[in-house]
Formats: sequence, structure tokens, C-alpha cells
Amino acid sequence: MNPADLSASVLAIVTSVLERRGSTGTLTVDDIPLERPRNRDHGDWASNIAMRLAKGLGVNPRELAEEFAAGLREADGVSDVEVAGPGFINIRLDAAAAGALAKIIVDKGAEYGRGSLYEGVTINLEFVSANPTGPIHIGGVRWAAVGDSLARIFQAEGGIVTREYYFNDHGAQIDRFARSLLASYLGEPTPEDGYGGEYISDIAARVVADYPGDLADIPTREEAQEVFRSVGVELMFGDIKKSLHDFGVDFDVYFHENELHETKAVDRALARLSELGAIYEKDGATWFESTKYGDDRDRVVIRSDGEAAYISGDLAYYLNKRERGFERNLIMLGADHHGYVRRLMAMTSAFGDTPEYNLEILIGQLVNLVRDGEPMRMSKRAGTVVVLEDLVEAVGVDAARYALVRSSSDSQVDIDLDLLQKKTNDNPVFYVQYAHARTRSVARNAAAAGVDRSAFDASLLTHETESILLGILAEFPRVVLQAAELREPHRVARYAEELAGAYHRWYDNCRVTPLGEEPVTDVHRTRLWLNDAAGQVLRNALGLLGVSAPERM
RNA sequence: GCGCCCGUAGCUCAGCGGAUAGAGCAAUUGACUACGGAUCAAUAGGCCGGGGGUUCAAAUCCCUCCGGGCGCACCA
Repeated sequence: MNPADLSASVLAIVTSVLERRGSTGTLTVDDIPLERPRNRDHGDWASNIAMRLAKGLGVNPRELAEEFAAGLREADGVSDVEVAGPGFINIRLDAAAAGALAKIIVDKGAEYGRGSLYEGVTINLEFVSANPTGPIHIGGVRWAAVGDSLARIFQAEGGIVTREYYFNDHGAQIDRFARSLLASYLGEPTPEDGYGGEYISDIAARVVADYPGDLADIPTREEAQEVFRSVGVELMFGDIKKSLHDFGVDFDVYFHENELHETKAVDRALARLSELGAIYEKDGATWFESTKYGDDRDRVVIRSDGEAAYISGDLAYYLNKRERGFERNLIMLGADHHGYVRRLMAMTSAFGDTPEYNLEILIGQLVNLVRDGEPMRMSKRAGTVVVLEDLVEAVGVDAARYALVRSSSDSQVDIDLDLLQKKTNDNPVFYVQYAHARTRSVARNAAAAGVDRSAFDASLLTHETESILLGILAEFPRVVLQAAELREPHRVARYAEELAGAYHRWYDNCRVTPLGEEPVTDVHRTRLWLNDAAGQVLRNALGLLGVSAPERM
């Protein structure tokens, strides 16, 4: 008996009661709310369906609930039903019906928890996309962790996901980067508005080493700068790829903005807008009339100096993604870019697509760097830039990813490296990982003691901690579904913590291997199934977060 | 001025209309000659920022005020 079966039973009963009352509306499983009550006294599952329907029918909710309850008491696997409070229906399952789940989970293995929300849907998830003018700093790391986890969650729901990194290799920032490299090479001071970090001199030195000839032979400063630009960007890009890879994040596509300009995709995008009548000229510039599509002001697409404005690249990039066949396109941006959302939605409408469906912008709040409880500004000059490698070095990949993915992207997070270095055990990731390691350890001990999974009798799983553990295991598929729908990977992390806690408490109360000379019974064998089911779900949940599930710690 | 996000236990945060608001850390007290004590049990700790409204039911939805963060370019 899993929640879906129970929902179906409840639906059947509700429908028959409604028919008897002459009600005409039709209900689906989605209309049957079923939750696991916080309080154990309220049963394994509870529904407020009677309260929802009572008003429309003009009856007392408790009375209606009693009618539903009477039918439910006859349902398979239900041991007890009671009506409580204003009209809640509290359902208790019999042990066998609840416990059957343990075997189902073990049999499904890594498949348990997967769903079909995005079955066959092509999804492009763009994240990080930091400019190749420096290493990934701590702001970008959050999106690496959250974005990769979200991609895994979409995949678990059947989505055909492409992880994409938009590589901004066109425009003024790259020029500044190239000038900075050249200046470093020539021993000049960092140019105004240039980049001055230590990595600049490192990259400059590597450009010199990589260059096949002698840089001193290059006749003009412009040509030398171009060498530093092209080689330097490649080097920087390689570094970024490597540090992301070491963080467990690999992109399927690294898209170069330059390509959009070189292939005239930008021109084609603007021509398309022009055909749609959404382009006009004013003050020597070319404008996109985005206010027609909900933006709060129109946007320049070609500046009066003839250069394409930044948004032009985005217009072309969006069309490119659509041409590549992506139904859903998501872009994760930091809160400092939220002002960009409306114009991108206007663009989506202008092209005849559906905002929030074909294109969705996920805004995440920023990461604050904190030292001794005091917020610090990240400054390349002051040497207070914290990069991905610093974070990983301080706490390791698992703890870093978990810490970043554990809280909602709607809240800002503080990162205090000193604190993380001192007290890594504060990170709940160890609690969860330990629970998993413990399931493996129990399995090893069971094997040594001659306990195997040759028998399974769910009716033996009668301890209170077993019924709680089973209830939590049953919820995993909906947690994944909800995390996907809401684009909130942190729900999976919180769930993993809850599961880990329930597992530890079960472990404390219910032994899998017999004590001393006690014989091995079916109780032990059945508990081994439950142990392995818990381990499987912990493994699946950690997998969605990109965090390892160790055999031992 | 306009827009987005946040305000919940000492700290970090969960809680997409449900019952007595939860977890981790920190504090106090207990539990191994029992499958790993990176664990468990217990105690303590809350005008859910303030005020109004909608609802059978509000931390959750709406309005408003206060406080904090971030944006409002022919920059990218």
C-alpha cells in the first residue's frame, strides 16, 4: 500500500458517496489531499477532503467525513479510520500493508523516487555562466550546486536535460581582461577598470609559455592584446571547467556568445523582431518595443555607435535554444540580475512563445561572505575573493555542495570559511551520510550473522519506529516531484535529514542481527529488507544532490 | 520613487491554507562489556517583524507599515 493506492481508494469512496448524494462533479486523484500528519496520534495518513467538499454540498464537514470514514474502514490494508477535529479523516494502515513498501523499494532500487512529470520533455538548464575573466567565485558556486542538483531532479522526473553554460566571450569585459593580461606581461600597472588579481599574472605567464613564437616579435600592441585575449580566455575557461568538474558539475554544452555574432544569428533575431513590428529607430539607436509585451521600458538593441547591445545576444541565444529543440528553457541568475527578467519575458512573448513556460528565469539570492560574524565585501584588490577551490579546500565537495543546496535559493546564505573549517561536523550532511554508512554496516553485519533477505513478512514490522520510517520512505517520490515542480532542490536535502533521523531512531530500537546465541528469525530477515530500503532511499536522495553516499565513514 | 527577495527558538534555517509551529547547532541532564556514541532519550528555549483583511481554518493568501538585501543604462 503506497500513497497512490490509498489516494485511489479514497477517491473511489468519495466518488461513490458523492454519487449517492446526487452530486455531479467529477474528481481526480489530484483532488484528494493526503498527508502524513506530524502528530502520530493522527494516524499514518490524513485527509481534509471532507472539509473541502462540505461547503459546496451544504453539509456538516464532520458528518461528511463520517460517511467517507465508513467506506474507508472496509478498504484493503486499512486498519483504522477516525474522524477528528473539524473533519479530518485519520487513516491507519495495518502493518502488512504499510510494510510491503520495504520490498518494493529494494526491488526498484535506484528507480524508486523517479517520476514522469517531465517524461520526454526537452529541458535546457542554463546556470553559472560566469564570465571567463577570472575563477569561479563563491557567488557562482551556489548556482553550480543548485543548478546541477535541479538538473538531476528533472532527470529523475523523466526530463531530457541539457546543462548549459553561456560563455560570455564577446564585449567589453573580455577586452578589459585582455588589456589586464597584456599590462601584467609588460610590467605595467593594472589598467583602470581592469582586473588585478594574482591569477592575472599567472594566466599571463601561461599565455607566454603556451605561445609558439616569441611574444616580443609581435609588432603592434593591438595584435599582442589579441593573442592575450584568445589564449587567455581559453586558459581561463579550461580552469573554470576543471574546477567545476572537480566540484562534480559537468556541462553538456558550453555555448560561446561569439558564435551568435559570427553566424549572424543576432542579425536574424533582430530581423525577426522587425517583421513582427517590434523594432523602431530613435536617437540613432535601434530599439525593441518591449513595453508592448509587458516590460516597463523599451530596450536598445543596436547602440548609436552601431554595436549590438548585450540583450541582442540574448535574443539570438533564446531563438538558438528553441531551434535546437528545447521546449523548456530555464536560466538561473543571481538576485543582482532580477531586473533582467521582465525584458526576457517580453522577448519570449514577442517571439510568440509563452513566458514562464518556454522560458523561465530562476532568481537566487546572493551569497554573503562572512568573517567572524561580520559581512565582508568581496574585493579582488583586497584579496578577499573566495573562489570555488577555497570552499572545497575548506570543507570538501560533499559538505560544500550540501551546505549550498540545503537552504532555499530565496534566502541569502552566509559563508564563513573560518567557521566551516573549525566545525565541519555542524554540517548536517554528515548526519545523513552517517545514516547511509550505518545501513551498509548493518547489512555487512547481517550477512556475517547469517541474516539474509530470503524471507519477507511485512506484518512483522510492528514497532512504532518502523511505521514512522515506512511513512517517510513512502513520501520520497512526492518530495522529488515537488522539488521538480517548485525548482527547489533543498526539499530533497531536508527530506534526507528527516529520513536519516527516522533511520537512526529505528536502528536504536530494532535490531537486524540477533543478539548472542539467539536464532535468526523472519523478523531479522524482514528488518534487513527495511534496512536496505532505507539505505537505498538515502542513496537516491543524496544522488539527486550530487553528494556521495559512503559505505563507511 | 518603482520592482524582486527576506524577516519564524540564542545562532543557521525548514514549514507552496490544516490539528499542539519543527530540525540542526549552542545550553542542561541522561544512555554502550548490545548490529559504529559522527548515535539515541529527555529538559529548556517562540506576540512566526507590527497592524488590518479573506477563510470553517493563516507562519502560509491579500492590503499596509517597519526593518534588511538586491536591482531599476545606448554596461555586460
